[in-house]
Amino acid sequence: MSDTIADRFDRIRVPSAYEMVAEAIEAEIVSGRLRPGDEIGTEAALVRQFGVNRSTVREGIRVLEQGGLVRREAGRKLFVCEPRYDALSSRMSRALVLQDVTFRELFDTALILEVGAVEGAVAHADEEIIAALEANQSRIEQAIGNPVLLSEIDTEFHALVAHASRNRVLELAREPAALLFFPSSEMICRRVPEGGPRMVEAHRRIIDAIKARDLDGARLWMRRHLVDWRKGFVRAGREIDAPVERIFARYALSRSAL
Amino acid sequence: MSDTIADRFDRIRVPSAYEMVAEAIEAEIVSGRLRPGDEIGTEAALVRQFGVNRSTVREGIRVLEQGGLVRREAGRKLFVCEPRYDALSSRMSRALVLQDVTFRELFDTALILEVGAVEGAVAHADEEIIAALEANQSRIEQAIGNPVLLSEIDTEFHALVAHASRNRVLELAREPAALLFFPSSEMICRRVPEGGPRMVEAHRRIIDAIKARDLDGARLWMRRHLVDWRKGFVRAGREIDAPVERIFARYALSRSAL
DNA sequence: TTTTCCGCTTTGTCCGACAAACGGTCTCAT
DNA sequence: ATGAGACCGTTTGTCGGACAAAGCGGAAAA
Repeated sequence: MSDTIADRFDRIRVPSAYEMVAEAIEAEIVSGRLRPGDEIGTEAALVRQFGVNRSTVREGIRVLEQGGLVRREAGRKLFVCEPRYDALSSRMSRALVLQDVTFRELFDTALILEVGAVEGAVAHADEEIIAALEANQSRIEQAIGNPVLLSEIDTEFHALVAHASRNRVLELAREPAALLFFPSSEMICRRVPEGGPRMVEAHRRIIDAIKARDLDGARLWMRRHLVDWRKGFVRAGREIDAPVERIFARYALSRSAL
Repeated sequence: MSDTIADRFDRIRVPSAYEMVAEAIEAEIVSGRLRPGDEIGTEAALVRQFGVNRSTVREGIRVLEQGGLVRREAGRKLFVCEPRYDALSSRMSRALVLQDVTFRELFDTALILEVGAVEGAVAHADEEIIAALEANQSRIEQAIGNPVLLSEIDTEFHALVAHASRNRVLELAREPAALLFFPSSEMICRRVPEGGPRMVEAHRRIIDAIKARDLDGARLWMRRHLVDWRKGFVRAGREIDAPVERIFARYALSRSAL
């Protein structure tokens, strides 16, 4: 009857037992009383503690596993995860693909994030990560002509730059986009082979700029590197406003989901 | 014995039945054969189709639910989700908190993302979203002095700006950080009351810049707005290099996780 | 000491069952 | 005819018990 006026109250949700199991364990983890690496008891122990059936416990565990809070070590005991978000990122990527986001959205965002990452790298890169970048560079120089390897090493390069920024929030934020963005560079390398040397040069310049703490140079070359990607994408005959193919998504997912 | 040389092969993972159930349904969704809003059969029907036990089906469903692919409509039938990622974002935020990321990391990333968002908004904002921004503005002007309301409307403002960019990848990328970042502005509003008017002015300038397609102005005022946040944070007596408190995380989580 | 074997534990799966909640239908009074 | 309410089949959430296979640890054998 009162369809015309806005409802004052939300639907009451009675939490089910398996949700409460999951939340109870989650609370222990978030509060820090359970630390990464700690082991959670066996299913039987949880059955005893919570006083519910094992099926119920198991459903709760599935929820936590999927949320990346706990992990099963080789099919055996349950451990609290050291926080990683690979699995979460790939699920994010999947959500993006299901929304039919376009390559343009992907590109625009990657531009923002990768430039931001390289700025952070200029400010915070230490010897160790620079060594890793150099190692990456020497590998990529030998991979010219091999699209699969090239795009793989390029992906690693960008991950390293992000890591060099010493900003884990930024590292996380770029991951879902990166997961969709860089796989398609394999296709580009395959169809636009002359892009390889340009990529290698851009990486070289970016690394040098990071070493020299040259903010403008780093920004410039990262931007140029990504614009090259877009040019290659178009020259490969792809439409920038087309939605990201689900093919790529499956690729990205299968690569990351352990 | 051969502990000294690197293992050539990865561990073989035999997928369990519930995982295969989840993957089979996921494949249907990702491939588009199941579309958002479509309903998946009852548990009994899935039991028939997959030839496994109901417990197994149920565990598979939990995985999908947690991954945001399917949803239970008011405790009843199973539907394919229209892609949303609220739940995923909050899980991302949780991962960040568990890693003890600092407010500085949060701030640096938010600066990059929010400036990027407002650049996109200048380029793509349409009448409708500008109207929404104006509505938000008129509400915030009346909320000065009310920290809870103020930070709530501020959060909405930034979400609107991101939405105005018409870039769903960017919208997604900023969400985990935003979920942690903006709740703490309530604390700031409470302890540094003079920040309220500055916030209202910054929003005003940003909206005007978006309407005037004034890229530099938009960038400038967004940057200023966030730097104000940091100043307020410090003046509230907080340490910018301290890890984000888990208190905030719980807050962010409970707000978003339906 | 190293390898092999054996039994215990734990997980993954199955079966069957029941109460509560829900959806749809049917009846009855207005 | 129409709306309210009772009735009944369906579906979910939970339970108890069961078993095979895989992993683990310790005992026995080389």
